Amino acid sequence: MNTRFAVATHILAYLAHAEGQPVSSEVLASSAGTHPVVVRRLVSTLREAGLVQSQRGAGGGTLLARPATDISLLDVFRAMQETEPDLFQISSTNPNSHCDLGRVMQETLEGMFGPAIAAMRAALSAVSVAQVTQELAQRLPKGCPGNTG
Amino acid sequence: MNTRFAVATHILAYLAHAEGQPVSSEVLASSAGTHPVVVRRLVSTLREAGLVQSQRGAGGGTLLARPATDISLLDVFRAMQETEPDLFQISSTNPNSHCDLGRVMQETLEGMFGPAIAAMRAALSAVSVAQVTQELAQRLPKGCPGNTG
DNA sequence: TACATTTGTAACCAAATCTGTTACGTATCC
DNA sequence: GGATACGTAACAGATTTGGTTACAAATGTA
Repeated sequence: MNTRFAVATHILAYLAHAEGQPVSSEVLASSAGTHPVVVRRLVSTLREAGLVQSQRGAGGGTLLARPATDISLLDVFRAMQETEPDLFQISSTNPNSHCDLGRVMQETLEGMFGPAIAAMRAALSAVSVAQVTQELAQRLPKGCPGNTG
Repeated sequence: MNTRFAVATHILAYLAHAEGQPVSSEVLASSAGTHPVVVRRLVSTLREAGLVQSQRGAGGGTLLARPATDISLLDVFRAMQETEPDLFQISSTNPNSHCDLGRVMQETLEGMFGPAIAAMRAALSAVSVAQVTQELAQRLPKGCPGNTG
């Protein structure tokens, strides 16, 4: 039950839409359907990755650290993965070390799963947060708060 | 902490190597470094997916239900995913339903993540269990139990 | 038939993880 | 100085995960 990638993308899409205006963790939490502290934790991770920056104090909040067109979903995925185990958890298994079978099996599996992960990353790198925001705007009914088009 | 995909692939690679001889859950567990019941649970899932079949009783065990060349890593991945949440857990989030933003956001994220998942699946479908076994055999030092090459 | 072997599955446990929540120090704006 | 808002630690409840025990059912063999 790990929703961090989805929520982080949600947050970034929201920030992209806000266009330079700092957004408070409370507003972001309300939009993402979670708790402000959860947002601040995620934002903290995104900040370490250099994707956002925050301003403390009254009128403060979080904003994108660079143009939304320069932030790919792969950037978000990488940032989230910093605090998470590998996708397929090969290294967490404990195969029998008989005749080095264990190490060999792990290496082999990594070699076999590697291209799949690489393919996924390539696809993620092809999508920017700006595209997410754009797609979102197109799907939103006119008259909704924040819909410019 | 989900090692099922890796362990399941390990099991199938082992079965492919056994070539029609039933392998007991105890042997499989020993090789994969886990408990026989854990293996039986995984095998149960693989059996429902039609990838393996089992024989009860003395001399029994598990064997592949079809040639290893006809079992792709995508088949394994799919079988495991049956009992697991989606990779990116979009549907587990609870975005604010203001102006249908919640639903729209979920749809948008699914649309954005979809190609990445599809790319990963495509890469997984290109690898068969037979290839894993072959790669394994090549990496194993000669003289190891079960190494034919 | 009796027995050993092996699967299938339920039940339970400890550890880890995840999300939410409270609390509080710190920074910033007015 | 006060209100606002972040940063982070700490904790709790729910869920997941993997391991383990237990036992019924099936199957091969003496």
